Amino acid sequence: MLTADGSAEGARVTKRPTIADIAQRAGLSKGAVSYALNGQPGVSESTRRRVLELATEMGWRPNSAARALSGARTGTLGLVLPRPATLLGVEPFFMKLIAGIENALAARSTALLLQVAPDHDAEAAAYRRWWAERRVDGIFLVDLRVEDGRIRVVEELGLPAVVIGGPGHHGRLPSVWTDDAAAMVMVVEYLAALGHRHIARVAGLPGLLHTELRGRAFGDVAATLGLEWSGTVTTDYSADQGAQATRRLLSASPAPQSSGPTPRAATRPTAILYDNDVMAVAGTSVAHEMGVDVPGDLSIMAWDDSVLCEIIHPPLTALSRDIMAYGAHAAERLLELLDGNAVTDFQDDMPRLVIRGSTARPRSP
Amino acid sequence: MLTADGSAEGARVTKRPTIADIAQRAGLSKGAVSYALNGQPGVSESTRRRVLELATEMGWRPNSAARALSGARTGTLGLVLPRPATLLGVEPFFMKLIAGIENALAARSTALLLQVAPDHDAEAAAYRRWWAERRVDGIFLVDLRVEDGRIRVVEELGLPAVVIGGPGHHGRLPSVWTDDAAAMVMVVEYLAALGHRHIARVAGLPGLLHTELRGRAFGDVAATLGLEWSGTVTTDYSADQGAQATRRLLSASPAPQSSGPTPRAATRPTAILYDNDVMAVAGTSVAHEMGVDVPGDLSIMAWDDSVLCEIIHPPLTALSRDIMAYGAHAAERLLELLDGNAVTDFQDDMPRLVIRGSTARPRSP
DNA sequence: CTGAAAGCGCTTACAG
DNA sequence: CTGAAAGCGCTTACAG
Repeated sequence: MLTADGSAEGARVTKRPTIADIAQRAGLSKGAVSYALNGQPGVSESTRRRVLELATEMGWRPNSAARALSGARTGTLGLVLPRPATLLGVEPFFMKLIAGIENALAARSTALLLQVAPDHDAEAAAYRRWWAERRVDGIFLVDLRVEDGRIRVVEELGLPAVVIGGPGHHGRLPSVWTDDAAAMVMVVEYLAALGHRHIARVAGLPGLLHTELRGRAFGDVAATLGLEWSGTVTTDYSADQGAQATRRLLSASPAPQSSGPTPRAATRPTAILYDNDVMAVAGTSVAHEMGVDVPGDLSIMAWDDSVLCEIIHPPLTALSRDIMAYGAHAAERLLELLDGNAVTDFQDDMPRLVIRGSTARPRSP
Repeated sequence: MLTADGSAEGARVTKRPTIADIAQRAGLSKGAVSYALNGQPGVSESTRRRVLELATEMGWRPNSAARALSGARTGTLGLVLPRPATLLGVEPFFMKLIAGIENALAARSTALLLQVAPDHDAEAAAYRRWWAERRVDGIFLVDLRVEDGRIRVVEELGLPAVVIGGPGHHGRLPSVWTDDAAAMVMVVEYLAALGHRHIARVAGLPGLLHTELRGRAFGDVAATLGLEWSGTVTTDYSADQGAQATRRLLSASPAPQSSGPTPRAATRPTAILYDNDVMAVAGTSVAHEMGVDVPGDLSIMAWDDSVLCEIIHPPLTALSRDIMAYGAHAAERLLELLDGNAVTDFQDDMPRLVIRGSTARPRSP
C-alpha cells in the first residue's frame, strides 16, 4: 500500500532546495545566485565560488521545468524508433545507436526521450507533439528514405534535428552518414577477388535511402567487374524473409560450366550478401537445411556485424561499423547545433571488412 | 548553415498558442480555460466544448514545463538500462521491454526517459538527479538483485517506482514478476521426462535475484527427481562466456554405463539449459565444433525465446515469455500508482515451453 | 458557474 | 559587481 508520494509509511521527503534558499543562506538575490550558478558574468569570483559550494552542500539541482519554462533548454533530445514494436529487439543496431547517443549526452547531463512509432505518420505526430509541448530541444532522425516526408515536417516545425543517414535527401538538416556505396564496392571486389562470378544480394526495405544507395552501387560494381550474374531480392529485414529469399536463391540450379548467357532467375549464386546480421544468420541456417555447404558451396556475408555473426557456425564474414560511435557523433552535432553553432554534414568512418569463416573461394565458380 | 531555431533560411515559426490566447478568443479567464481543458468541474458543458474546439482549432498543446512547474506531473517516466553500453544490443530483452512500456504509455501521452548506466552507483545517481531535477514522475527498476541497494535509494527519495522482477527483495515497492521457480520445475521435468539424467545449467549473473531463484529451484527439482547429476556454471550472459561454459561442460567424459557415483565435475551432461538466448546459440555452435550432435548427443534449451532461437539450426526449444506484455503491465501499474491508487504486486503469466528441434531423448541417458 | 490572483523555480533585461 | 522585478505558461485555491 503505497501512494505516489511515497509517504504512506511516514517516509519524510525533505523539500528540495531552490535558488531562493541558496540566495537566503548566501545573503544574495535570486538573480545573483542564478548568474553564479550558470557561469554568467555579473558576480565576483569569490561570490560565485561561495554560491557553488552552498549549492553542492545543500544538494541543489536545477528544476528542469522551471528552466525550460523560463526560456532555456529542456535539456532533452528525442529519438523515435521507426519500427513496429514487435520488430524491435531483433536488430542490435538501434540499441547500440541509443547507447552511443547516451554516452555523448551523459557528459552534458542531457536526457534522451524515446518513442516507438509504427509508421511515418505516427512519427511525424510525435515530433509535432514533442515540439508543441516543448518536451525536447531537438531530435535525431533515423532510417532516411529516398522520399522522406519527415524532413519537411521537421523543417516546417523549425525543430532542430540531425539526420543519421545519407548522403543527400535530408533537406537543409545536417546529417551524419557513412559511405555505403564505397563499402559495397569493397565487398563485391572482395568476393570477386575470391573468384565469385555469381553474387546475390538480400536487401532490406526498398524505400530506405541506404537500401537504394547500396543497390545502385551493387549494380554498378557488378557491371564494372563483369560478373556473370548478380541479382537482388528485397525484404523487410526479418529473419523470415531472409530465410525465404535464401531458399529462393538456392533453389536455382548452379551455373553451367560453360559460362554462356543463362536466364538470370535460373542461376544459383555462389555468394550472398545480406543487408543485416539477422537475415545472414537465417540464410546460413537455410543453407544447412538444404545441404548447401558454407563456405564450400556458398559464401555468406552480413552488412553490420554483431555477436550474432560471431556465435554461429561458421562465424560470418561481416561489414563492421562502430555504431556506438556513429550515435555519439550524431549527438555531438545536435548539441553543437543547439549551442547555436553551424553544423555541417559529417562523414563517419568507412565500415571495415571482418573476414571470418563464412567466405571462401567458390568450389565451382 | 542552420541555426538552432531553424530560422536561418527564413522559415517562419509561428508562436505556439497558450491558454491565454484561448482565453482571449473565448472571452474567458485563463483559469476557466484551464478547468475546461482538464475536465475539472467549474465550467458549463457548453463552455467546455467551445474551449476544447478552440484549442483543437488553434493547435494548442499544454507546455509540459509549465504544467510540471505548477505542480502537476512531468508526464515522463524513467528507465535506466543497467548494463555497460557495449553489452546492450545483444539481448533483445530490453528492447522488447521498452517497446511494451512505450505501448502502454502512448495512450496516456506519457514519455519515456532513457539512460544507460554501467553500474548501480551510476544508476542511483541517475535516480537522484532525475528526481532532484523533477524530470520524471516515477521509474521502472529492472535487474533486481538479492541485495539491492537501489531499493533503499528509491524509497528514501520517495520516488514512485515499480520493480520489474521478484518475488520478494523489493522492499515496499510494488513489483511485477513471473514465477521463475515454477518455470524451472517445468523445464527440468520436461527434460527428465525425455530421459535426461545429467542436466547442466549455464546461468547468468550470480547476484541477480532471478538467477538465484532459478538456481535454487534447479537444485530442488534435480533432487526431487533424483537426477544422477546436475551442475551449474555462472556467466555474465555474454556469448563468449556461454561458449566457454559449454566447452568446459562438454569436455567431461560421458556418464559411464553403470550409474554408480561418479565425481560431479567429470560427468558430461546430456542436456544444457541456458539463461538467455544468446548463450544458447553460442553453446549450439560450440557443440557443432566439437562434433557433438544436437539433439542426438546433447539437448539444448534457452530461457527467453527470440528470433535467434528460430533462425539457427537446429531451432532451439525455449521458454517463451511475452516480454512486451510484461513491460506494459509494469507501465500500467506505475501509472496507477501515480494516479494515487494503491498498487499491489502482480504476477505475470508463466513462461510457455516452446518445443523445437534442439531437444530429444538422449542417445545414452 | 466564473474571474482575478498567487505561485511553481527559474532566467534575464534593467537599474543602480 | 549586485538587487529588484518581470515573465515563462500553466494550476489551483479563493472570492464572487
